[in-house]
Amino acid sequence: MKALQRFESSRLRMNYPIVRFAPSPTGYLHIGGARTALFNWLFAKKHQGKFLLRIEDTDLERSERLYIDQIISALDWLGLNHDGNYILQSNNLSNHHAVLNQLLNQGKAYRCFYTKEELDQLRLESEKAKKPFRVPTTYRDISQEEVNKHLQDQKEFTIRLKVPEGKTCFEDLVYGNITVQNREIDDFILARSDGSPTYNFVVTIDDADMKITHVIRGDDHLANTPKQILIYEALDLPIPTFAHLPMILGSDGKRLSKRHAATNVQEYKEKGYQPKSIINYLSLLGWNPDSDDEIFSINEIIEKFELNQVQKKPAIFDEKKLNWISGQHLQKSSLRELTSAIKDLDFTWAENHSEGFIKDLVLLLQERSKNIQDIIELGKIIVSNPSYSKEDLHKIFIDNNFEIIENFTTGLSFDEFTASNIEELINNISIQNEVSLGVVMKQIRFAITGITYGPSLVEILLLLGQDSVISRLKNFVKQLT
RNA sequence: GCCCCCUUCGUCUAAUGGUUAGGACGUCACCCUUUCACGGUAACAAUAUGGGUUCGAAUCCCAUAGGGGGUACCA
Repeated sequence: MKALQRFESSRLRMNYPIVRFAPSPTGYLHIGGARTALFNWLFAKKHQGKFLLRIEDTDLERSERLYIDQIISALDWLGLNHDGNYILQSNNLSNHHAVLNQLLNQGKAYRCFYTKEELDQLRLESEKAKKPFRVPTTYRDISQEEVNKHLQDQKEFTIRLKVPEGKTCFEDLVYGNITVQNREIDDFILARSDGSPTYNFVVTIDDADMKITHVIRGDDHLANTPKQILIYEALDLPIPTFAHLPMILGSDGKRLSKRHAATNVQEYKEKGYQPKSIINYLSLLGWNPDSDDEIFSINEIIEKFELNQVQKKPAIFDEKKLNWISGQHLQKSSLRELTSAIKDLDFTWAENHSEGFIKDLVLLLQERSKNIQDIIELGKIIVSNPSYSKEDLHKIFIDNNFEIIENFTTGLSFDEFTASNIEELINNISIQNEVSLGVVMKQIRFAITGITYGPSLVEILLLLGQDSVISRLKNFVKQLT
């Protein structure tokens, strides 16, 4: 009967899923958190549901306002907007206590008067005897008089759930059917001796409060789920559907942590990745789009997204593939997108140049860039006065002979500074000096920009314009002779 | 220790019991090219191990190994 009710209510709710992302503000938003948020968001979008944000700030020692702002701005940057205002877990504290009392009154939870020290001692003894340790249920069914007596003695107590006999099953959307025997679960603590509620309890109450229909979170919570289900059952609350996502690991196969290259979403913004690239890459970590294509717009991902195609095993974060995806998206980006992204990141270098010039420059650099920062770096080099590394200089001008550059400089003084004129000049110099076209171009490129790579030489020359090109060439020769 | 979960190229992943185990990133070679990148073509590369079941196993079952999580008055 209960199962049927659960089935009916979950069917009803399925029409309008409500999901949440529940970070604790003890640090910035990292890649793993972003992935969890993303999958929740995708699921909500896919089913026209709601995506809520709950800040789990009950650990007052470690929670900081700064991190709340950072997390929200990182989510915002990624485009993972939440519905409504975000919810502070700490605001729900009085409710937590009310529910605690309710459970106590209904006899579904009880006061346990063991101290931590006593339990530690018992645990130690079991370990020595090589017996599995279970918290003794000594106080589970004592009479009200005994309870009152302990209370009068001012004995400290925790509140524990009376875990019933039987087993707890649920169907995880990713992991499938999971069954745990209740005897494997201790009467776990709902409230500490200082009265503060524990994580498993608070999460459950808040999720129920927010009418969450689908709990989508990291698989580090998989083992907590049966406990939470027991709380739902004790309170006769509808049980949400669960979906646990495998972890994201660093390149060494270990859980992502601060030791790893870049774990902060903010860092990827600063490195010049576009949000759509991060989202595309993250969506592919642990999820199979059922397609040979891998480059998707956000809308395409929403359309294709299915939780049942999420992988069970953890995935390693691979920056190389991210770079490739980023490059693919960059090629598809419009000039307008690119310029606005550049302006967000770093535009100081471009401010003294005309809009048209910057447009042409960006267009020129787009093709060979993986992310926005690549454009900026190359742009800076082309825009600023070149500096020459000795090493490269000797490689390119083997015998310190600058004849080609001098010839080119004088040859450039024609009336029409066009591609065909420049090409003809380069050709002539190549023939006259009996040097290959490649060598001529390399020398000119280096003299003009100070680098040995980058866009087509003629394009750079045209972009910079006749005057600027000639003065750079003259400076080059002046500096070195 | 006990409980739950996981295991296909270096990495992300395909393969309703029958495929030369496929694709992508990366790597390498070649082509294109003034350079770098893009693009194109090929190559290298995987079913953790051992037993079953079956005509036939990456796929089902059982062990073993390895990894993750829980077993906390952490979250």
